[in-house]
Amino acid sequence: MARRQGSHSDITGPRVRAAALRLFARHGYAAVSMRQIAGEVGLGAGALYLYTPDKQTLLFSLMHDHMQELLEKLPAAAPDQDPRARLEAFARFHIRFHLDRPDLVFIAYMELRNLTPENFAVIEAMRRRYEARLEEILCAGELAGEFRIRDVKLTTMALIAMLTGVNTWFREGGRLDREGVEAIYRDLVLKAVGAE
Amino acid sequence: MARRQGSHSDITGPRVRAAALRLFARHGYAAVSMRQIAGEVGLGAGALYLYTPDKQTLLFSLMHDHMQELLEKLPAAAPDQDPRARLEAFARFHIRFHLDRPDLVFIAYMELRNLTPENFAVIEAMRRRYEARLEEILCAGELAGEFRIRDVKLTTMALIAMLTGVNTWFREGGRLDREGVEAIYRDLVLKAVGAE
DNA sequence: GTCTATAGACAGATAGAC
DNA sequence: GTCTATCTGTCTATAGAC
Repeated sequence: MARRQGSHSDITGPRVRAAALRLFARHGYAAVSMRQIAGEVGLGAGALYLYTPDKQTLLFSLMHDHMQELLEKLPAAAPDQDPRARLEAFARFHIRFHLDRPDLVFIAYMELRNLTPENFAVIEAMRRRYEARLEEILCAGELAGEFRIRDVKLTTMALIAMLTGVNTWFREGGRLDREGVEAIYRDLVLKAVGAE
Repeated sequence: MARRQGSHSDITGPRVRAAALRLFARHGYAAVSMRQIAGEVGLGAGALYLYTPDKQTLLFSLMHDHMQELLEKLPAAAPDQDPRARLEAFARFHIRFHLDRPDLVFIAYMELRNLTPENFAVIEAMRRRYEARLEEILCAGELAGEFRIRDVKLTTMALIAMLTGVNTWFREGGRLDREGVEAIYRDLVLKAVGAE
């Protein structure tokens, strides 16, 4: 497709989103102004509105696309597979996905309260679908006698909190590399469900 | 001490702090205006500055007092005691303390980035002192051969993330009461460190 | 101790030139 | 597609009356 020089909308759009993501993660949605975002991309403030109808939609769009990707890339449910293998795969996926997208993970959790009620309901429903997938794995393992779990719902929340916490302390180039982190978390998760 | 009628500074001060806490937790520091806080207490906006020099100090003061109380009430280190009992006590304390102060816990984590660098350093140091107490318990248990832990530092962070997560889902009057929650978390923690 | 008024900066969003 | 100018409203913090 020929495109005249100076038409950069298909590159500027992503740059606006990337700048918004970075700034929202760093300073928080409410503390970041449209002018700051525009400045980061090298635009005037008015030009931003070519790429988003308003600031709220910009935030929602980032969070929504993130949750959608999370649900799409999550290994498909395989009820016939070994629960222990499924749990290991879930933990490994969760860690990798989160370590690869620290800013998105951060705003998806921290900026929930800055969504309009309608937008919040959408994101919240997607988050519950994700949690349900882990809950189902724990249920299957419990039924198969492979796990010993006192409370499946609480354990689901506890494991997700534990795994997501990796983003609060992991720093690239630190004492542990990703494979090391994955292995230790896998170990913790398996022990917590009584699979070791 | 006699006090003339109409002088309410010693009751208004705490009410200002309570209102700020509630609003910061609900909407976020950056999204809450001094006018909102004043309105909640039934004051004009100007009167707030009798109780805090500025908005930032109000936030810092809430977080600082919270962290101080956390460190004060934490069961004293008892290196001669059984590591398993110490770990159980830590987990029970953490859960109770956090369930009793959901708003304070929430802002102490969510509003870190809205602190000035100097204030941030103070709070961060207090947080690390708290984490070090758990780390020391895990170390002692590992040395005594009571725990089997692959990485003490990572496990410290993982356990704290798991325990703190209770605030994201626990609701008074729900399916589980506090004692039930405490028991299940204790179980998860002990299994994760290989003490069961 | 609290109010009202206000200073001075900055917010989100829009209009129209180019 | 982007800029500049601007509308309209809000913000923190202060000053001075009572």
